[in-house]
Amino acid sequence: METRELRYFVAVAEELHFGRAAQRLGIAQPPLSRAIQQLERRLGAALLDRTSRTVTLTEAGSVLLAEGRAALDAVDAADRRTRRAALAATGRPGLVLAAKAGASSELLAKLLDAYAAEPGAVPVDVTLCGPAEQERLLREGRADVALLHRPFDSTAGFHTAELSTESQVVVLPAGHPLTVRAHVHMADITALPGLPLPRWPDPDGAYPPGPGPQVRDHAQLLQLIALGRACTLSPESCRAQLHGDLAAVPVLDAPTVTTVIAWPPHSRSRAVADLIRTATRL
Amino acid sequence: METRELRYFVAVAEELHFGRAAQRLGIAQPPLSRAIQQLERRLGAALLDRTSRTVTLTEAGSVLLAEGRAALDAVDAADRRTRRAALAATGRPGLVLAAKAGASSELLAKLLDAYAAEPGAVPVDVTLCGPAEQERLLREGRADVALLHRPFDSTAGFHTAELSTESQVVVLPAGHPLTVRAHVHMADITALPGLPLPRWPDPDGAYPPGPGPQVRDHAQLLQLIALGRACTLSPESCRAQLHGDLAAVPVLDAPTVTTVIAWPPHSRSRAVADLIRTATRL
DNA sequence: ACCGACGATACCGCCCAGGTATCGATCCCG
DNA sequence: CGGGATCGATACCTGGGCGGTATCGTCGGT
Repeated sequence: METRELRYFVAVAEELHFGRAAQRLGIAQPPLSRAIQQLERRLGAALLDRTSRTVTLTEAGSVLLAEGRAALDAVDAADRRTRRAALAATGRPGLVLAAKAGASSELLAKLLDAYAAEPGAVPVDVTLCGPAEQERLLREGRADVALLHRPFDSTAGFHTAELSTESQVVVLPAGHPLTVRAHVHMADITALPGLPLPRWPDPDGAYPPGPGPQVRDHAQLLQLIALGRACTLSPESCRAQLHGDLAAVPVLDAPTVTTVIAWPPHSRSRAVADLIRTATRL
Repeated sequence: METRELRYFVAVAEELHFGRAAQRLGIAQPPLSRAIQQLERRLGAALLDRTSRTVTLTEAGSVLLAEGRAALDAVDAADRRTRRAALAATGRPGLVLAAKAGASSELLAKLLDAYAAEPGAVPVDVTLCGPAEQERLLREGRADVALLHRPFDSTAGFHTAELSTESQVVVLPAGHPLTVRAHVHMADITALPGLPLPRWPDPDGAYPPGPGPQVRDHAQLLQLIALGRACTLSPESCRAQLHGDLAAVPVLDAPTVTTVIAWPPHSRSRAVADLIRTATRL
């Protein structure tokens, strides 16, 4: 199976429309039809049910869509990492580390300092990104290593090492009645009148339905909380970043958050190994 | 990057010889040389250092070898799983479960029974395989789900759920002096005179150097132990399979073994989900 | 019943993968 | 030190397959 065929199939499976898929791929529709037919013949499996009006995925088609996306990701990652390795041999760019913006910043700072002090350390580019985006960056080969937060981020497909665990606090507007409490429980905050939990975008950029304001980043969320329009659960360490009009109260029965450092399996690179060793020794 | 190019590069990188690689690929040498050159040009990176006598990998080349193998595995897995999904839609074969031969057999039996009793259960093919082989089967798409044993098997790249943990025992010939002890420590068995720990083959089939007999499967190992030529650490549950001329003694400070059920991420299949749910409820 | 939308088919041209022949460089051996 | 052997690169040719245009067959909608 060639990656070209896979890309073609994924495009059609996503669009469920040969014409649009062909347009997206920058080719004409007939070659696309033929390529899919050939792929089906070679696999000995019908991937799409097509009438002259609609295209739908068969069971085998959905399997190939999921598996094919993963395979294409792996191929693209191989491409990018190879290019980066070639650059690293000649020029500047060292490691790329992906971290969620506004999370674990002290840990991140300590890690970068400690690694920079190592003999043979290479420059580290830090890519701050939105929630759950690190996973994609790592999978696609745009980053060499990432800081993830269990149980929020999925660590499937990566090697990981635990760095720290912390409990969670609820972040509230300063002066909110609950802020006088020494601690609260989940039940106290799930149904706070007028202070819903926010909605984060899906990996594909869409927002889940439900109440609560839509937010894209931490700064936006903190501002909403300060305005008294939301509250949120956050790892304890976020307290360092709260300013005057926000308050945090420990939530006793919230799940603890584990910060892990994750990297793709197959890392032959000494730099990645050094960084991870440094991280686990912190 | 096309899979054809990747396969070509991996062949050359493994053989470090264009002629042999071309032979292995079933093509002539000149097209292979050209394909590699074109790949290097497109990546903008030298992958191989070649004199007219020797071929060696560059830094970028080793990265592409590791990443490319993984990517090719992913593509092949997509191929196999799609074919299997197509068959499943029409004919017999249901799920394929990979398990280490001779390990966790009671747990496996319980799992299969419990799953078979579920509504909508499909037939399960059990593939018994050598140590550490389940990982490969799962990665290559030859199996849908596997039973792995931490910390021996790597679970990188898979989703996992813990099924059970057990402590380890040392398996000795019946009548060995140590068998009268209620328990032993690691120090007691690492240097047993005349009873070395066996050597298992690497994933590539080679044996690590060192003392100890080379073994390929459990039956062979148990026979060697009965003959007084080896001893081994094993999860407690192996006791059920020991016959008269073998004895087991708990090892207090051996690492505990966790049996986990593992499956590839992206499993859209209801059958896999059902099996896993059944397993975690055991 | 006609028109429009959409996927399939027919046919054509060109690019590129693969083959053969050969070259150039390097190592080995006498 | 020179000749042969080994091995990768180059030159040149051929054919298959990919992509393009034109068109058909089949549905739905009005």
